[in-house]
Amino acid sequence: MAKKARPLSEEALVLIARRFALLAEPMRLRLLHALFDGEKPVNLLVERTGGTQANVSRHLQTLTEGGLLSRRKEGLQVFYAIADPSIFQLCELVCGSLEKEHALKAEIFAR
Amino acid sequence: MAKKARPLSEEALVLIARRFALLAEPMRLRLLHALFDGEKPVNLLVERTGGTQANVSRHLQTLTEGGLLSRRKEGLQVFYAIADPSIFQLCELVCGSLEKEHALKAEIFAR
DNA sequence: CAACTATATGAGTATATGCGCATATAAATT
DNA sequence: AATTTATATGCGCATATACTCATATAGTTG
Repeated sequence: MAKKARPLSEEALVLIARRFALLAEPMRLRLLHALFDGEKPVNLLVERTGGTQANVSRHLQTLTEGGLLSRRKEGLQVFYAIADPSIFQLCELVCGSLEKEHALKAEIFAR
Repeated sequence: MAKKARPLSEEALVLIARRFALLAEPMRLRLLHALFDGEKPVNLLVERTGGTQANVSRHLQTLTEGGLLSRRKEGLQVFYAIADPSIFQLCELVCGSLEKEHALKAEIFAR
């Protein structure tokens, strides 16, 4: 179980923290989730997530600057898509871990 | 590449966001990193991370309440250890993704 | 019990950030 | 050029949280 901890510079830690911070907002997770099956324009994302246009736009910008999304302009619309496929595995890992944790708690209460 | 997006409840999203938020602080990442090779007492973690005792204690509490660490008391000392092994894979994924991204940027500037 | 050590916590402050409102910008259509 | 549509952004407010300092708590040792 024990791993060799490769040394991590302070800058690397900050970058890693930033990446995690991107994923630490429910609205951004909703947006990523909505993009799981392919690129979509902003107006559709607004509709799907139920957020305001301004807020959705801001979060999309945040995710794009953070390297998680790509941006493609086509006429009046802007299409966003997931640029970093590691997101899929990341979310699966966390979901799996939380499910296990939750199942464990449920079991405790069940007896 | 496209995945079926299983529906995610609002509560699940909040839980996932909370989990990511735990990892969104450099000091907490430093603590987790210091615990990669096994459990350690608080005083050692204070020394290793260079943080104040109060701050380290607070972050350890946060990580423990979030289900990432376990706590064991032995005399005056309290030993913390990583309770959720998915952390290892999580960090590897993010590090790998960031390395790729960084390498790509470096390449662009290199030509 | 008193003194000491390791850890936790209450209070206060500073900073970051998410949100809404209004407005700006950009591109298409007439 | 004027209007309309889609998206982005400046600004202000409210809230969350990381940090420090001081102190409390728990356990050990004399």
